[in-house]
Amino acid sequence: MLSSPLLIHNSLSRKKEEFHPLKPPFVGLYVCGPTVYGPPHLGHARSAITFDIVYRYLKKLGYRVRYVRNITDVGHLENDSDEGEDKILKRAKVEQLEPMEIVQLYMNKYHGEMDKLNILRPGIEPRATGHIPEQIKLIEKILSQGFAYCVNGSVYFDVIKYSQHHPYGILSGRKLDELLSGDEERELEGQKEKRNPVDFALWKKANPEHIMRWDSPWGEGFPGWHLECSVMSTKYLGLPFDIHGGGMDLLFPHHECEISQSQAGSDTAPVKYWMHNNMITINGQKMGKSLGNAIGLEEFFSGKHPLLERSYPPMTIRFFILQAHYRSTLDFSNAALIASEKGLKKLLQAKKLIVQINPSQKSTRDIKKWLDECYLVMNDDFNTAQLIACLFSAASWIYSSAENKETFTSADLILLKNSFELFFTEILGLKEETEPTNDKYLDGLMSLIIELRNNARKNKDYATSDAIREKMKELSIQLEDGKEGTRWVL
RNA sequence: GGUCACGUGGCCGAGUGGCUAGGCACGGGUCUGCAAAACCCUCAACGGGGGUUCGAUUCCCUCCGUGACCUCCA
Repeated sequence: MLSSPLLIHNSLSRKKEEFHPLKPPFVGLYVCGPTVYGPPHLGHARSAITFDIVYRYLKKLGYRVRYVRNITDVGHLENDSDEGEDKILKRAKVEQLEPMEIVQLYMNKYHGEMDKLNILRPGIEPRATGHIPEQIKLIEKILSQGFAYCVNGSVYFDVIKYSQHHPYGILSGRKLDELLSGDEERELEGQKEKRNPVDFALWKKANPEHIMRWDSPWGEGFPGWHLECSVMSTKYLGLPFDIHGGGMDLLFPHHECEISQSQAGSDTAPVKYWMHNNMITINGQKMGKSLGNAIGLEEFFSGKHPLLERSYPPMTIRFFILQAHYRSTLDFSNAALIASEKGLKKLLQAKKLIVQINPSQKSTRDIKKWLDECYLVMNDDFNTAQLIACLFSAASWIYSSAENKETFTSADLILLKNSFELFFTEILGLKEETEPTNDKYLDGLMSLIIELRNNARKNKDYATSDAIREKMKELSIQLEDGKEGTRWVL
């Protein structure tokens, strides 16, 4: 099936590279999941959808994919003040809950919203708190290699020492001397303990008020943020593994640190292909909590947010995100979402119409060529935007064939139907918002209503027929009078 | 300040050294009792200024603008 090679943009080389798994047909895919301390927002959706596509497409290409996406359930310190507040603890205080209740609450929410967006769940979803012993083990390994040091019950990674043996900054393109000469004015928590500001924590000593804490050889504390991904990715995927994904904001320092930790601990570059999805902007502006424009997914679905003119169903959000390439920034606006919704509706309708086309002696379009094109654009670094354009041109043929402007042989119709199903439903993961009703009562009632209304139309009693159509519309059932009779759409 | 991206028609968004996606909106038409849907047609772009080239939206330089990251923050 694979007529052209799959190209993946590797952040490491900043180029598109041919994809060759380390151990075909197996592929290891690790994606940085959410820190569960708040409701999931549009940014979470973009990352999850991006790699959902990667997962689905690789599987369709015949690879056996082990997909791991972590849940970060350790709080990690935030803000630059001396106290350094822990996100999850902070939230726990606000909501008067146990930290683990916070974690569970938002993890459940995350799963719920991702399900609505038709995002396949990963094969393994490891949590940081479930891998403390493994993290301690890696710290010990790094310490024994001499790339880390202990201070007052905390352990820091020695970036300077590391850079003397391995190149530091290969992923983010950062140069150590530039980092060193940067911003000296910052007074960060724990900075005094570090030998150098560029060093990062592998293990942090827990203050007395810190609730999430574990025993370690260095005293009670909690693991540094970057460590969990190093540990959990390689535990389940081996070292090295094929693809590591995440948002672009994680490129530095998070992923850079992951590389350093693996190199320091095992002298191995952990990942063959690094993939990063771009960010979302809202009305041209960065989306961020501090700006008050981080719209939660729940708010999209309900429409309850000052920036939203109305509600948007999950499939509209999904389609909207897929209409842009994952490495481009995507600008959200009400107008853009409404446009997406209409476009999606058109494709859904086209998909349903395929079976109604009568076969002809010959085809006016080359379906095989079209199918190749679908693969070609997806093979070009998962270009879902172009794939959708391909689907739209097929949709246009489908609509035209209803007016006999295009014709297809029965073989081509089957190919078209199966291909549309494959790319639209299985690879892009798009579907009808409400499942098609297999409700015989509803079907029966609707045909009765349509019959009655058409009788009224025959008698030119348009007052009645229009009233029925109005009432149906209020129930969000749309009646459309076509040449072949009246059809109804939910 | 440093590093790296980006700037495409009314809006969103692909892509390319010459043949310039797609969606939505707008306008005109066909169909229809009317609507809706659909179809056809039209409209329209590559931030400014230089350069390379037979030719640049696509390559280089510069300016302007926007964004991301810069150590615990998806």
